Amino acid sequence: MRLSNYFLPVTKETPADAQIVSHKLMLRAGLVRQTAAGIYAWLPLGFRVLKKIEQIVREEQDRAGAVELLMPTLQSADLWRQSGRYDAYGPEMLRITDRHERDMLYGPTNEEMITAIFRDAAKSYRDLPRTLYHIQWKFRDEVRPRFGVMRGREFLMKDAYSFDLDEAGARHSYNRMFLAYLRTFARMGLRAIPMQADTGPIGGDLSHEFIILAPSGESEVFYHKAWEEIRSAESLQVDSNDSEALRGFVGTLTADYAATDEKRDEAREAEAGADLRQSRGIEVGHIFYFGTKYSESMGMSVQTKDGGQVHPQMGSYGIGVSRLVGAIIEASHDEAGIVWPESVAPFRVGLINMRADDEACAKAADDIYARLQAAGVEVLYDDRDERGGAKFATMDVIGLPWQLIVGPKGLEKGVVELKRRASGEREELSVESALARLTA
RNA sequence: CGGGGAGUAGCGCAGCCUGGUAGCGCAUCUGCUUUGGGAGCAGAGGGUCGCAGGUUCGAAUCCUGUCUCCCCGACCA
Repeated sequence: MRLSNYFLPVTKETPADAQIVSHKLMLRAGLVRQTAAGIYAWLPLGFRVLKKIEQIVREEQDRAGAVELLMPTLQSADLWRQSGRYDAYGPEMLRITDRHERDMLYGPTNEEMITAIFRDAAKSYRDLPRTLYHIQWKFRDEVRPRFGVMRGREFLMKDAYSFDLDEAGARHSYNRMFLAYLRTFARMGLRAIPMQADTGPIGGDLSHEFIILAPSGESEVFYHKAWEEIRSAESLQVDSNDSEALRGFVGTLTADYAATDEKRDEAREAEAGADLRQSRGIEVGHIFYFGTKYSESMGMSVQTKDGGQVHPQMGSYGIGVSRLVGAIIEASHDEAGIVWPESVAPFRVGLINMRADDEACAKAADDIYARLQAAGVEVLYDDRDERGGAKFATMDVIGLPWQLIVGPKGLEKGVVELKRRASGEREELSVESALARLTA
């Protein structure tokens, strides 16, 4: 993409509204624009990041055997009256009336709708187990939205719902998602720590919040230092069809202590001793098992092998996709701007033409641009006729992993400069070796 | 929802107390000079001062109402 054709409103000054670093950087780097309290428009660069994150989430859901569909944002109130939540949900639910005076709502979550859809189609034990998910915008009318996209009212969420015949099956579905979540966050370069969470009326140990460590996080967290190691997605592999093996794997993973400040365990903290760490964290995912709460209230049952009827055991699993954009920036930035992990960067390479008015230099840069594109490298090409300094600052704030700088001085020597954004490390290389490096 | 603050050019702000028809920095545009880490000079464009009433010869400024946004707290993916 040529910057001269793109829409990338970067600013030098920070808008006064933004308080936390990710929000400031998202505005400065031209990722989003606020349109109302807690509601954001995603500008081209931010939208690319959002889609990258969404895609990683999707791949890991698919890998875990979940099946994607898409449910609408608007729902009928009747659906929620069936579960009894229409009255119970409270003012966080945005209620709308259509032209026929029918009560509608903008979905804050989709348990009711997925249960109704699955209920009407699944009639036999042969239809189970299934896990269905979608990635769709939600609206929760937060009293006080803040922190940019990390705590917006409208947000993009992946929500999955599992249906099993019995509790053992539900536990297995839960564990599959547990593993998928760890892999998902690992692929984004995040240290995500699963922490025991409230399970509501059902009880048991089947609810976890996934918290990523970031100094500006909303909640205080405590954990064993073993969690500081970033596990690669590759290391998080187990045959997830083998429920015993998976259960053992998850058990090992959760052996190390980790808790939010509401759920601290003094005995376990004493046990951790000097290995206990304290930090702040951001919740990016939440999974839980809730049994037959919706299958009973909404009258869903399937026929068993022996001719009886059973209410499926359900679980639900959320990931805050739009929140992750902010959370990743909280975890990965420096004074100059964002430092994107490669897997979610909007472009891999920022190509800078130092002298757009210099014919030889422009030709060399155009040529490199064409070759990178041909090699399938996502490249943002700053071909504008501007002073170099501003170009560097722009590239730094938007945080692409690589910057490739083409200028007359280098070309005289037959080199271009390759800079790694994360480390600031710069190297002078021939055009050929720079291209080889970036297309490797 | 309780408490506090703010709406003036795309962004950041001054002007308001003490009414006289709007200004600064950045950004934008033009020209020249520049060009390897947010350039210099000269010039230019852009605002019915959130909105609605009121007071007044005259309102960004005073009064009333209203909308919106932000911060702290309680609440949440």
